[in-house]
Amino acid sequence: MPEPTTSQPLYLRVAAELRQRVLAGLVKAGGPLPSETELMNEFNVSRTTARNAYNVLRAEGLIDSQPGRGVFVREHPPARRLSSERYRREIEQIRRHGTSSTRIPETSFTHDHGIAWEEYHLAKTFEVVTPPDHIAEALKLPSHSMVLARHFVFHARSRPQQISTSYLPLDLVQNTPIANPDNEPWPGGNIAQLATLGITVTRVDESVSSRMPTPGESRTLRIPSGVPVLTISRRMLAGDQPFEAAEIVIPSDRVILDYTIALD
Amino acid sequence: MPEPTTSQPLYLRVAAELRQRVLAGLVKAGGPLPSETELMNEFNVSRTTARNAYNVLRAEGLIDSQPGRGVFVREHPPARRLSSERYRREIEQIRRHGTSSTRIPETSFTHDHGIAWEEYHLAKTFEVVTPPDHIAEALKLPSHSMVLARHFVFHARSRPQQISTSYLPLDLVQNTPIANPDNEPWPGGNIAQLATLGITVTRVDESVSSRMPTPGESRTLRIPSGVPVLTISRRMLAGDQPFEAAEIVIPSDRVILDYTIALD
DNA sequence: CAGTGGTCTAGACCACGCT
DNA sequence: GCGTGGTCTAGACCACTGT
Repeated sequence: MPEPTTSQPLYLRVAAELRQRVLAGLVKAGGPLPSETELMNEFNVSRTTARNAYNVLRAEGLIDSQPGRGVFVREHPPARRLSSERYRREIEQIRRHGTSSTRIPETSFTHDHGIAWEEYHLAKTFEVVTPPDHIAEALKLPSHSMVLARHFVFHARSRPQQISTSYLPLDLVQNTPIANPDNEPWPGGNIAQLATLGITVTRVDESVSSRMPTPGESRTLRIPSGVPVLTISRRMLAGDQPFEAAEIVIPSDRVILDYTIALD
Repeated sequence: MPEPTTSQPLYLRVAAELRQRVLAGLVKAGGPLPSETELMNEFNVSRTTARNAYNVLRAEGLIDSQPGRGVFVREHPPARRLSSERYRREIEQIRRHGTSSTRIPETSFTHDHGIAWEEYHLAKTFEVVTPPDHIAEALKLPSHSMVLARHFVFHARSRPQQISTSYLPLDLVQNTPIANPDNEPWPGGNIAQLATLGITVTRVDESVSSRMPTPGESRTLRIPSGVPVLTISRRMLAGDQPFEAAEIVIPSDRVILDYTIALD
């Protein structure tokens, strides 16, 4: 009841004050914010109100709190850039080296992330399933067709980086090396895999959006609170015929997607 | 103390149960969830714990709560698609109609959103400023150069749809019709504007990421809690020379960005 | 008017990190 | 062992929505 100021709720005014301190640079990135007890004293509020203020800033992705340690300004390590040009590079490598089993030391993933081939590994499970409707549609599959669903979790720099689920028509890949998980990671990536089947990818379509992660995604990607995920629905086509569809989920604090649109 | 189950916090177990009901379709989109009082009775928890459970689901973007009414499953109206092909269409229109003052009834914005020309309007403020560092760099400007900063808020279907700030080198546009806010909205969009200066845009670069909205963005775009924004940094170039840079912010529940990558 | 979510208080126990 | 954030309780007043 002391000062109504703008009649905004108390916890929002506290949050606004702390936000301003962070944005003004009064507290460095990684630096400590007042403990909840200090907040109670400084603003003469209850602990609940102090916590509500911090909850707001947590949801904005501005702060991190560590049990037993304190509350800190979140650091923003430079994001890696994922360029649409990566697909062009894959095509060129295949042209140069062919589709033989020679190890090509680059995939779109390793190149874009500046990660050496040896550095990353992936968790994977393959299964044969009837595809979700939107996948069947994306692949222009006749009804009741089956697909090979390949689930990947990419790790690099000792952190999980992305989840992707790739769908291939079962007719296409059954009894081929592609259907064998032991051949992963496959040098040269998806485009190289399709090349071994005689399919030359001429177009990649990507649809990008964003949302908050599911609890499962938060767990496997170790996403801090207040950080959304980018979702990419990708199709690889030869002419107008799609041969692969994928759903990709990437924490948005780890990546920037670069697209170049040439207007001839 | 009754059942430790998995020793997960109480409010998370309540949240998990409610999440499952929603995902299993037991509660329709837009349908009501138990009131906080009902939650207290059903799970034998305090009101704080009930509210904490709902806070989790709110942060996930799963639910909306309306004061005096109740808690509801969030609806997901179909998102509009923003295609990278829109820039190609602008180029074609300019080729067909020239850069005369004839009203071209299409801009990248109206086309992609399926919104008629008359339906939308924009709030705008123009100002001459020294650009932020990353903008000066994006435009390859010599130091101490000034830019024209144009701030837009696009509205359509009686909802705000996007914020964009466009930067143009002041040398380029000073004393031209482009620097006059009264000429907005400009038929044909940015590419048409640059065409009047004799600049043919040959390439558009877009860098996409995502984050939680700032309080200001939440207010002007009326973004519900648990919904991130997509951020697009755009450059328009002729050859390798950039002529426009823009920062675009779009609520992620209103759009899907489509990119086509042609591999010659 | 009764019921709803939003805000705020005071107090308690816990696991954790640090010294 | 002390301070930290995380969890949980009980209780209160408010503005708002519905009837």
